[in-house]
Amino acid sequence: MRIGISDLIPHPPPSLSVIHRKPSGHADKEVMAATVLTTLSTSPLVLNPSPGASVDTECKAIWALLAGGVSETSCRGWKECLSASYSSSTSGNWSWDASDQSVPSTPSPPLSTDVNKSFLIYSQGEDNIEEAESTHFLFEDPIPRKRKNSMKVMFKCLWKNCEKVLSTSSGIQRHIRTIHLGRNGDSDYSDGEEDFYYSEIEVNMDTLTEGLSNLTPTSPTTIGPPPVFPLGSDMAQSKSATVINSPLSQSAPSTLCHIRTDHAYQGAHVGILSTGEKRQPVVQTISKTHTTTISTPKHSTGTRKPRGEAKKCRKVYGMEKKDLWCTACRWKKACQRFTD
DNA sequence: GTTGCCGGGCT
DNA sequence: AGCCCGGCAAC
Repeated sequence: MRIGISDLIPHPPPSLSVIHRKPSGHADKEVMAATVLTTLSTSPLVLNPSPGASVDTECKAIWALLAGGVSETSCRGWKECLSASYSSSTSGNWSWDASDQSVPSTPSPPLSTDVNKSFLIYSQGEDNIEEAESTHFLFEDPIPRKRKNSMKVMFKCLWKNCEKVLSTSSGIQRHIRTIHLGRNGDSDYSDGEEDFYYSEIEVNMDTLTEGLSNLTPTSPTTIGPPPVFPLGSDMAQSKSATVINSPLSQSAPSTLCHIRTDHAYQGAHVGILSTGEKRQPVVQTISKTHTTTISTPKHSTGTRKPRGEAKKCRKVYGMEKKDLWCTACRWKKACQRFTD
């Protein structure tokens, strides 16, 4: 059962270039806004991962600072400033899928305080931009605010066809636990199995945005049909009711595509067939490894004994004198006469 | 292509 | 168990 993207998005969203267009007369205010945001991004308020430093709170603070003088469009402009280098792709199909289903769809209260997710999470926002930006992109979407000019340790999901990169181990563990291992999304309990499915990587935050376009040669049109994935919806429903339930948060199509692919590959849910393979023409070293381990060759060459040095009945007597062969040779078994 | 023989089917 | 053969790997 496929659901086309058009089913979810009756009206095509405006292109990014359109969004980026700013009303005249707001330029100076936007500069001020950018300055404020820059200040915020390095301020202790933001760095402090306290629950109060939630995205919404900070967004409100920004709005307050702007004294209502900057329009929503301007805020969009600011967001694009942070992501300008990868805004060329409206679909946001990057091979190292940084989408974090848990965050935009269900910004669970405790984990959403991890402001370090900002950058990658925002790429998720871009991922869903088609359906998100037109109406409710601004107010309820987690917004990146910080960008550190340093190497940052990220956590990359190693699951096949899932190249999700999160900034926290807990996040990636939760991702693996809920998405790939099919465990309860509400529970933070971990038996450690997730550790096998992610690895730490260092990411240069300065060049990350540039690398995004290079890392993923995927077509912008390859956003798979928005899948209806029970796990994802369950997760969304199971989250805290205090979280603003934005329309954006209810959908994470690209991520779900990955999920389907993953499960199909893993064979854990064979019935769920993938629809998102075309998302990844990219390297799949991990998947190859997995496939190799799964396949069981008919003949294990390791057990087959090497051919003996001695000539056998067939070679000695030839096909003409087959009656002189030992029975084993006649039966195409291991020669009993000229053993090694 | 040839040779050795494993795996498996048939009786 | 005896017989036979497909098919694979080494040569």
